[in-house]
Amino acid sequence: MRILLIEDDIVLGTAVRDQIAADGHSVDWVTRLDAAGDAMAVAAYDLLLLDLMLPDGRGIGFLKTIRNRGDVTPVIILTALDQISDRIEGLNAGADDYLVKPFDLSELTARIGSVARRYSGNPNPIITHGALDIDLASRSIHRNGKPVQLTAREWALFDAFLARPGQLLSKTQLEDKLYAHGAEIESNTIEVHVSRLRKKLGADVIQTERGMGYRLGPS
Amino acid sequence: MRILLIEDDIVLGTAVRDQIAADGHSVDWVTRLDAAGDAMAVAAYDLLLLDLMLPDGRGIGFLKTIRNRGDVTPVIILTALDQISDRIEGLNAGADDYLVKPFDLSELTARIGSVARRYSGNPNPIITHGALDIDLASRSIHRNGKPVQLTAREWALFDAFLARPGQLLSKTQLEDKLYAHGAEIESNTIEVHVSRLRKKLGADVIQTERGMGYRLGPS
DNA sequence: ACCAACCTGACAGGTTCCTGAAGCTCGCGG
DNA sequence: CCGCGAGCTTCAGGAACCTGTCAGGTTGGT
Repeated sequence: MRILLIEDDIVLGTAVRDQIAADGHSVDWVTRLDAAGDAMAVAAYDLLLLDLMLPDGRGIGFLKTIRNRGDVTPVIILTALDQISDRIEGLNAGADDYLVKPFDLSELTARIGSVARRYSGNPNPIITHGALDIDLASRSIHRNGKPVQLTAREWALFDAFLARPGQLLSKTQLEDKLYAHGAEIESNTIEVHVSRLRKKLGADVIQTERGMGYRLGPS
Repeated sequence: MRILLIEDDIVLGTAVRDQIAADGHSVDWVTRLDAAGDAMAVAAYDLLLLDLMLPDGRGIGFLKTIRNRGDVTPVIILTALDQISDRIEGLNAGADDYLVKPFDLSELTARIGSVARRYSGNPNPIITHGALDIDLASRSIHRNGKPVQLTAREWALFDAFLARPGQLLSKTQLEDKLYAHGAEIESNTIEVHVSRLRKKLGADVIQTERGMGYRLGPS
């Protein structure tokens, strides 16, 4: 499951991110609302964990915005005890659940699991894309029935495409997704990884849009 | 046999867990229904022990839910004497047996054995995986016909793989499974145990996905 | 034809993993 | 009370593999 964590507290954020990862989900962590917007433009998430007190704006407004846009991604609000009114407002604004800080990490796991179950019909969905059978949960891919091994980076990249099938993704967007902000890249790394993906998955899996970026090819 | 215990009373839960473990089964113990759902999503169980009075909902509803889902895992209900009506409702909802609190632990052992026997066509189901014959009930493994001895940790680890064949499991996930939360590990213990498992069971039994984790290899 | 953008084989440095061996804990028997 | 052994964890050196970089070739647009 793909989860976007929006939380500016480094300590809490780290703990939450590690817990989610330990549960076997993939996490992107941002500390600002504008970064959250960017992330959501690049990848589709199955769940948002939204802190209501952030440096660059009120989380409630952000939530209302994405709901107005027609986005129905499940949202769990993280809120402090003295923000009960916010919490109610949050549920009204379209949140699915809330957690009061400080919360137990197992509590978090439980809520995530519950939301996940509510929104995913079958437990192990297999995506078929052309000659590829992709099982996101177990992280395995078969090409014409034969298993294909992807490395961690290759998965991260392919995952970005799968999250937005058919959508054009610029190299900058992909870099942001692969390299947790700060570690800057100064070469054609994305091109190289795309090349490696094509070699493993087939040349037509990822299409080049000259000067603009890449997109997942049609199945 | 893998058993999931759903019980919020710490004293009773501890006693039951220890008894089951003493009987040679592996137990996971949760105190809430949503945690139970999560556990069942992560691992397959051979038996559920379900307390009907839990903090986050009625056990009956939970039971009905998993039955509606088509799950036929045997369920034994744990109920207090003054909840006879619940008990009847429970059997109607798809429970296989019940125990009235307070119950004798030997009684528990007997019921577990009975349910287990009733539901496993053959008394000792043997899983065949490549050159391995695995008898979960008696915790014995034969490799090419020759018996192989596993230590406690090795069993726990191998069990984690057997519960989710083919699924990628991160080292963190495996640590969480082997070391009841809290006892943190700070070294390459998992790697070492994987190494020992491979030596005993064959090099191809567990596959490494560099940077991501391990998975049970194909048979 | 020219130029920019892109592709891809090769390679080196770094990370991750493997594994033998040493240290540790705990229970048991003497 | 001490020694012993089995199993578990830690450590360390080396092997295996990943991945960012580069360079030379290819493609596509104008």
